[in-house]
Amino acid sequence: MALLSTPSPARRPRADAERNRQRVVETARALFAVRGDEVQHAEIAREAGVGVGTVYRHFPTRQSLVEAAAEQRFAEILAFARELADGLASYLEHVGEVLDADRGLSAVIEAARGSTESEPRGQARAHLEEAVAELIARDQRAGILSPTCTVSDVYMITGALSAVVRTRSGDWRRFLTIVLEGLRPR
Amino acid sequence: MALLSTPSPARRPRADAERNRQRVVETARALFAVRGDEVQHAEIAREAGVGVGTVYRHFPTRQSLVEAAAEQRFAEILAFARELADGLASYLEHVGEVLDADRGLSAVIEAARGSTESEPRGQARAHLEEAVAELIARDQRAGILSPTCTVSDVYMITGALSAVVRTRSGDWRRFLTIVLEGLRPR
DNA sequence: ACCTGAACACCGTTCAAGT
DNA sequence: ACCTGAACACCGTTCAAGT
Repeated sequence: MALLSTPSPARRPRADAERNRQRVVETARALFAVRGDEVQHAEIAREAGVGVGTVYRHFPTRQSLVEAAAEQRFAEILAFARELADGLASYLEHVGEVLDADRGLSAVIEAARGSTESEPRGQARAHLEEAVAELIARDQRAGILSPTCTVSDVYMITGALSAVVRTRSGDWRRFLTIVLEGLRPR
Repeated sequence: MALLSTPSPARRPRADAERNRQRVVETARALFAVRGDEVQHAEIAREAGVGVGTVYRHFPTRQSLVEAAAEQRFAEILAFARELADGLASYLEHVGEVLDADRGLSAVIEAARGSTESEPRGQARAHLEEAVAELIARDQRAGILSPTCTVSDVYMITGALSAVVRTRSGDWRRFLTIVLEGLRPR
């Protein structure tokens, strides 16, 4: 049976295909950062030096292209969570800064979210969960974070923070102040 | 000079025009509630029993149509804030319930926001500011709300709440719990 | 095996003709 | 003065032909 269909057993892609894929993601990320959701596929293709068809070959849906661009941001946040964050407060502040620095991408992510239901599920995102759980546990042991605080809470707050950064960019630190106050032990 | 251009000194519209306008807004609101941002102008026109051109005559941009639909929701929230809310907590809980009950409209509002910058500025929205200020002052006098809490804070929180309801519908009460805890006096 | 880009489809918007 | 809806424009997506 298996001999017949050969359902693509994860062969390595051709070198030029991989190169094209990279160029498309990087180009998209750069354009999203500057002009947000108004950048169109034709422009990404032109700027990346490939045909539109190539963009669609690698990313059959806009959602998948957006996720690939977002994955890089998750990876950066993950690195911070593991190496530099000295607690939940500093972690969330860093997330706020990253979101604030690239609001174009946030807008694109939000726009792409509407159509499909699924949350983005990349490599970095999966590992982030562990890192955040570690930060929470550490603060709780130190007695500076409520024992009721969960990873789910932090994800929820991150989503809310993203909305605040997008709509009231100047106020996101105030928002974090309130939320962190609400998460203190009592 | 003024004799020449007659810049439409707010004459009353023709009866059928006003009726059409009403029908379009109501139809749009009903369709948005069910299918969110995917409903298209042609469908709204058909369902309302008018031509597409009529939709565009009354609402030159999608944003303006969305605002008209949203205004009704603001009016409802305003009425609650004035008559039924017995404090900020009960007000925000009601907002959460309203947002949760009509997530379709929230999605449409969010989608329309991307293109233009301006916040919606209808009648109800303007009056809401006073009503919220009153709720805040009352709670502060009662000593159950931090003196640092402002109307701006509440608007910010409402925006965040809207995002939480949209993306993690089951968790919005937990979100409010945290935020309200963070707004207690100390 | 992958790439290209012209062709197609879809949908938002306009505007000439009608009442 | 307002309405209608066919025509137009724009842009996302596909796919036949090419390397």
